[in-house]
Amino acid sequence: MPPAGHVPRAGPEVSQVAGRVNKRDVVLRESARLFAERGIEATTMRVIADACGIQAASLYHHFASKDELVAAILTRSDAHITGLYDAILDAPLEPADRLEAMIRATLDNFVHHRDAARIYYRDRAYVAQSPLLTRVRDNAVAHDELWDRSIEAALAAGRVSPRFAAIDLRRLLQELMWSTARLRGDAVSADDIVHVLLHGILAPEPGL
Amino acid sequence: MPPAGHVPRAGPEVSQVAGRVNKRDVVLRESARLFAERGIEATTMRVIADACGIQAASLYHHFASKDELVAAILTRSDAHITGLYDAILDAPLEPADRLEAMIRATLDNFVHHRDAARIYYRDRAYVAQSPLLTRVRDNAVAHDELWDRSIEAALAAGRVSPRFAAIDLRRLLQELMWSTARLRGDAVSADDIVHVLLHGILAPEPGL
DNA sequence: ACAGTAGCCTAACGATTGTTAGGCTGCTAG
DNA sequence: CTAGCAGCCTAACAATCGTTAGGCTACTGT
Repeated sequence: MPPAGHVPRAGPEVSQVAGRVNKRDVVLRESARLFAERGIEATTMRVIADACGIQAASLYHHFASKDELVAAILTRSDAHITGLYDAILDAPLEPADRLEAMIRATLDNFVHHRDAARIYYRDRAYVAQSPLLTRVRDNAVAHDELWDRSIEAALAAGRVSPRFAAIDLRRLLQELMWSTARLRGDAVSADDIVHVLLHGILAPEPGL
Repeated sequence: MPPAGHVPRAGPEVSQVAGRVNKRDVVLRESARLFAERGIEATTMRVIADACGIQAASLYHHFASKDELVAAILTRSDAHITGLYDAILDAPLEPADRLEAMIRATLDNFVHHRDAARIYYRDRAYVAQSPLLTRVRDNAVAHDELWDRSIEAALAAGRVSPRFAAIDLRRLLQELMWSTARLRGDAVSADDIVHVLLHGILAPEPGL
């Protein structure tokens, strides 16, 4: 039996310099999927390594710790959604249109960073206490403030049902939106979700 | 220093036979809260024991294992929601009314078993594989079928927007409903949630 | 009065956790 | 050709996990 030591690569692809299959990206993708599905603490480094076809110790050549791996996943997603929100902040939009644009931005983030969104949504207690996620948390606070202002403006303009208090509606809307990150992307379209949030599931009254 | 051995009870309450403070119920409540907040696997038996003011080993006088503790929490909640669904199944309701009744039953379960609902919603992978939860899983399948039939009936009656496929709408509705179990109970009323799901957040058009 | 037991304790078990140490291989820059 | 390093390996570490063993205490029913 040969001393093994190094498993030969399966395909003819060269190292990641050629840009073919960057193992770091594989680790990011597989771990994000597992974290989202089973939870951060329930997903061990060895399970992640198995999914990537390497040994647990080898993960530490790409990320210094499990926390840093989680942070890398969430920071990516945070940068994306922050960019979208910044664009909305600068755009001259009417209250209800701004609200819809923010909903669509949130849902768009699910398309590009679905697993990250699910992790953020699911393991909130972890996110709240990780020292590597202060930036993400600070941005989240800013996002919440933008949501609050936008909802208050839409309420003041009479475009949103007056039965809601602004802050309660923000939390309700966020929970409702974030929960849709758990759906398979091809099942329900963003348009459908926006429609439900704005108009509900019922058909327009026929007899009116 | 006294040999300690047994910490004297704080209050004058007698054992649980008198029904004052049943420690088993305390364990159920505290563990449910912790499981819901941090996840099942992230919540250790020692943390649960701390929250109950006892030692980790003492938990095993009330529950044979961590799995059984989880099962006890979820089985309670399952019995409640199953009873509600059974009543709806027997009631002669029009499609849209039945759908609303099912939404309200689900939300009512959140009031009585909020943490259990959050655990079921959050740790789906765990629920799917626990050998002690076959009964709960079987009931969930039956509930899904009731949902599917009710949605199909409401669709056929033209009471639900035809843009949705029945099964996709069921999954969407479930995610939306379940996500509201994460909200503090006093923030948004069940009526508000029902209103959003049925009619959305927008105010009725003023100029029509 | 006394046996039985519910309910808690301390101490420890083996398994698994995240992580580190140290070495081998094969690519790449000079 | 060769030095260096990226990338992976095996082996092992201390800490923590769920769980068990065994004993003490205080209440119960007879």
